[in-house]
Amino acid sequence: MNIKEVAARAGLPAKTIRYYEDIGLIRPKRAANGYRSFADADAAKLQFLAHARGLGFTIEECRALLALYEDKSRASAEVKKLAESHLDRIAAKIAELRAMQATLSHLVHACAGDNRPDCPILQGIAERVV
Amino acid sequence: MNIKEVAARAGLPAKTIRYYEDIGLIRPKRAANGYRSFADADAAKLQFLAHARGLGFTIEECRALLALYEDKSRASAEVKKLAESHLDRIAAKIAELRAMQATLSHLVHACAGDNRPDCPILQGIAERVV
DNA sequence: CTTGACCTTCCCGTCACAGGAAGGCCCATA
DNA sequence: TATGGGCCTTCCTGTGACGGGAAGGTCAAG
Repeated sequence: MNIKEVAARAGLPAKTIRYYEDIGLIRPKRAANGYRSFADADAAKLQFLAHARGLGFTIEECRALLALYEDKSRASAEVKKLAESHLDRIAAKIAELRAMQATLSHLVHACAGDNRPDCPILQGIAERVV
Repeated sequence: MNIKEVAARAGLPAKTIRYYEDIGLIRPKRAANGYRSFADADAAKLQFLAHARGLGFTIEECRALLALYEDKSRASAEVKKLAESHLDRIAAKIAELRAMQATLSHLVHACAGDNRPDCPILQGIAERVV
């Protein structure tokens, strides 16, 4: 199948698929006219990649996961390690965002939001990060 | 003061401060030898920027906030609008991360993590995003 | 035969800097 | 006075994961 069809199947933009080929994540065959010709196995890989990216794994982690997925003799321990360290990253990012959220919503609540020129938000940013 | 001192005061790398000058966020004077010469007002702006960035505002939002901060006749309503839309973004990002977290921790929980080759994590990624 | 949809490669832009090279400046010490 | 080390400058490249768009080839329908 051509790139548009596999893109629709995997739920990825064609640009992204070309990029994945560029960086060696997939290696679709070429038709005589130079068009990429995707096999079902390529479509499956792309779906795998789309899902892994959707879970927030980096491209390099996706590369590793894909290799483990392709490798029938891999140990699941390695996969779990990858997933757990990613979970740690997610938790850290959430904590960071929640801290921002707490500070900022505190400032927003203190702000009348009218036409007066004194603004607790700007003051808060200028003076400290609460 | 020179760049190193203002960097220490604002808690920003010197590289970042040069970048902020490049994109027009600050305009420090120059000494005769070509060195940047930061006034206290510059240091205050840089602190403001450091705090705003720390709260997750983009550079362009910081530019707008800084302009509002400098403008004595601004209305706080505009500031509040900016802050609230940023809060929305934060909340959306948190929700996205929590969804990833839920799916991934579910998969990790289902994975024995031993040496057996069948891995629910890889299966989960391959088949669907739960 | 033309039209329009599809495909290709190539290059630049994104965001917010970080790293590093090459070279100039300043101050203290020998 | 020489020199060493730390500070400063500009300029260029790289990051991650693509997106936009130009220039041009290909294919199927009418």
